[in-house]
Amino acid sequence: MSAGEDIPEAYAAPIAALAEEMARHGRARAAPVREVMALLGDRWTTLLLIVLSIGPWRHAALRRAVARLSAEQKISQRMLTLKLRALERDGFVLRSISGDVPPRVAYALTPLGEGLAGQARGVVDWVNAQAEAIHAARAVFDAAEGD
Amino acid sequence: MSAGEDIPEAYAAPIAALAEEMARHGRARAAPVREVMALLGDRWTTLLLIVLSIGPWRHAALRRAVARLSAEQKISQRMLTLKLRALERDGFVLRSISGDVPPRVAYALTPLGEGLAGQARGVVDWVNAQAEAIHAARAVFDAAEGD
DNA sequence: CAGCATCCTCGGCGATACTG
DNA sequence: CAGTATCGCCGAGGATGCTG
Repeated sequence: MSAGEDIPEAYAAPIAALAEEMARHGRARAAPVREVMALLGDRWTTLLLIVLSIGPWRHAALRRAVARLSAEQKISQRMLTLKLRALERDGFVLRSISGDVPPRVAYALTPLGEGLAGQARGVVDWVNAQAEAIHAARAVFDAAEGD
Repeated sequence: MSAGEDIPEAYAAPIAALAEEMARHGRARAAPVREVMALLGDRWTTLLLIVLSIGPWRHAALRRAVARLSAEQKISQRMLTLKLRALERDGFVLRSISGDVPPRVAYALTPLGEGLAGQARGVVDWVNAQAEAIHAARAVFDAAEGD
């Protein structure tokens, strides 16, 4: 039952608090960080959310818009469908179909999804704003190791 | 040179603006979203940043603290070193050594790193706050597909 | 046009053993 | 104790072809 064996005394409390906060939701295994990673920790979802925050999209157009923002690299339609499904499942995206064949599908953010998109934008904008500092640090580091 | 062929007229402008904003830093290939993903889009970095925001850590203790917060699953020391190096390279983490053998290494966030950790906390906290809504939506979705 | 099934590639990550 | 080297696994993700 020993809590955090070699964790410094002073850090035990905040760590325990975090651990409890993370265990509160879900059944033990589902730490929020994990959920965030499962949500945004992949190659496309963040970008997808940002594009979706512009407005509702049809599948094909969405694919092209994403390509424009990812150095012209296209997301495979398999992945697009997969990621959209995941977002739909968690209540971030609403999928509406009109017409049977050919199907006419539209994707739009729900209010919840707009909240998540806002968070994503926040992080991206922050990184964007710090880009110079980051690249400067990187240059220093790379120069130092190669001497 | 046709910009975004089948992208809806009304969306062309915001997409172009985003594209330009993303191309501003780095040399074309480095879209901020990409950088964010390369930074936070892996299994450990976000969690690492949050733990580091508590204070400076020694390597071994940090490993144990991370384990506490990830459902007791340990990060391999190889990955810990790798991720810390990446964060150090970009100026988010400062690594200080005292003593040769055995080495005594301490890791701490730089001011820049604290900014990034704050962003990470923001997203995690938001997801945490919306956990109920997310799980509810997920339950509805799962129930609907299995009928 | 949107989606699913299939097959395959590739790199993130873990396990282990070894150095200073 | 911190770091590196080597090996091997596994799953995210790409390509293609077929259906409604």
